[in-house]
Amino acid sequence: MKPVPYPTIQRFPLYLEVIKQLQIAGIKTISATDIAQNLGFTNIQVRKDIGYTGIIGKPKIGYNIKELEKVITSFLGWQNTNDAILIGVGALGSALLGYKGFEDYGLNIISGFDVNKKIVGKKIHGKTIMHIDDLKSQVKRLKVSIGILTVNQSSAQQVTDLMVKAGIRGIWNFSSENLKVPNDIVVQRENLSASLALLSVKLSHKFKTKQ
Amino acid sequence: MKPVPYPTIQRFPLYLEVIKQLQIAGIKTISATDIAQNLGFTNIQVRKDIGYTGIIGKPKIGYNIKELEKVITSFLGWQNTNDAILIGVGALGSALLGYKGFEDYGLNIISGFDVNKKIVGKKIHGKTIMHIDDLKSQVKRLKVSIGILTVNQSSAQQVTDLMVKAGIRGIWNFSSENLKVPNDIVVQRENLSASLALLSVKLSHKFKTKQ
DNA sequence: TTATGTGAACTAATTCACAGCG
DNA sequence: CGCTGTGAATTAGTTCACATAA
Repeated sequence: MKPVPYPTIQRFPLYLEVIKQLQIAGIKTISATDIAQNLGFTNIQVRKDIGYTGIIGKPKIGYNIKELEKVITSFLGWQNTNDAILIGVGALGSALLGYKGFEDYGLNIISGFDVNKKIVGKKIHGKTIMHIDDLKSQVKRLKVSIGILTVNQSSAQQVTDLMVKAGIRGIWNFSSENLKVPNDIVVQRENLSASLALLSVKLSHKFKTKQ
Repeated sequence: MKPVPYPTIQRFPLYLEVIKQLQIAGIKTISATDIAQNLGFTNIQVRKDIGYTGIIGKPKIGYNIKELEKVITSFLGWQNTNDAILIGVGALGSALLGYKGFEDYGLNIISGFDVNKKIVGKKIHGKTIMHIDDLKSQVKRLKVSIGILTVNQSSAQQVTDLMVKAGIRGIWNFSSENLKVPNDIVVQRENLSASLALLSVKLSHKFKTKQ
């Protein structure tokens, strides 16, 4: 099987959103053109992306929408809910704890961790906040493999080491620290400044439109 | 002048962060290798990226750190603070209002807008929340050109139309709606699900490491 | 005709290779 | 040497072109 390009993987969640919207509208089949128009992409790109999932569409008709949703969801590993914990319950962390959208991505944040005694033991957006000293025991107990890191840069590496020791295998890093982890741990950096940079540069007319 | 690749633009903020850290440590010159090691990139990539700014480095020594900061900052248009407003003061919107990191990106969120009467008139993280009916007059008065959109998908297009009418030129879109705007308006979509998708797929072993 | 599916052509981005300088 | 600067080679991703099917 050919390797799936990273940009394709990143577009899949957008396709899922369109699929969900159209499903709500009662639509049963969907073409690459439908998705493309909805998102402002070309139909060729969408078609090629969908091709990587191996789904077979019907010429003139398109894809069975239910089936397409299934193959993309399962490609992303979102068919079952993945439990996650979040470390660093500041402004951003609290927001993510309350963010409903993650359900669509198969992500379920079970609880938050922090060192701040004012919030430990409380609930934020319905999620219990525990002390970071309990991280290891809770990760073991809850069998969580994903950690969302929303501490500030200065404690990011230290907290990461704790997460790794606790058995976390994937880290979604919202801090700006370049985390050092063992080879078998996956880190995904979320870089808000990257898209702000694009917006700024586009606004300054240095570029044509697109992307 | 050659066009600067988008990925390069997206890496620039990361370089700036390393530069700032090393400046605090009192360092006066910095090489592409220094930055690369700090971020886990190759020195060739960093060197090529820096090359796009036109800065002249000294072989064996590297770049003057102050000067490098300046050329990257100015390339991104971050040398002066850009004022922005934020629309949709829910969980995510509130978090962004309180997010200190934006200062480094030359972004200053002046105020928030919402329709919720419970918060209109109040201050959140020191920023006044106004009613969306006042959007147009405030945008004119404050001469803001950037709008941060953190409403939910169902109202995203409607609010966008209001922003465009009010004179906003660049929209940072945190909703999952594909916004329709006139040609001269720049929209940058922030897609959290994209990096979660990468994390998920990497975790499911479908891929080797990297990126 | 309208859609899929796919090899081929093209474009973008990364990485290599090496000249030149302190 | 260690580092910059840059054209060339390579790899990755997108877009084209067209065969095929309902």
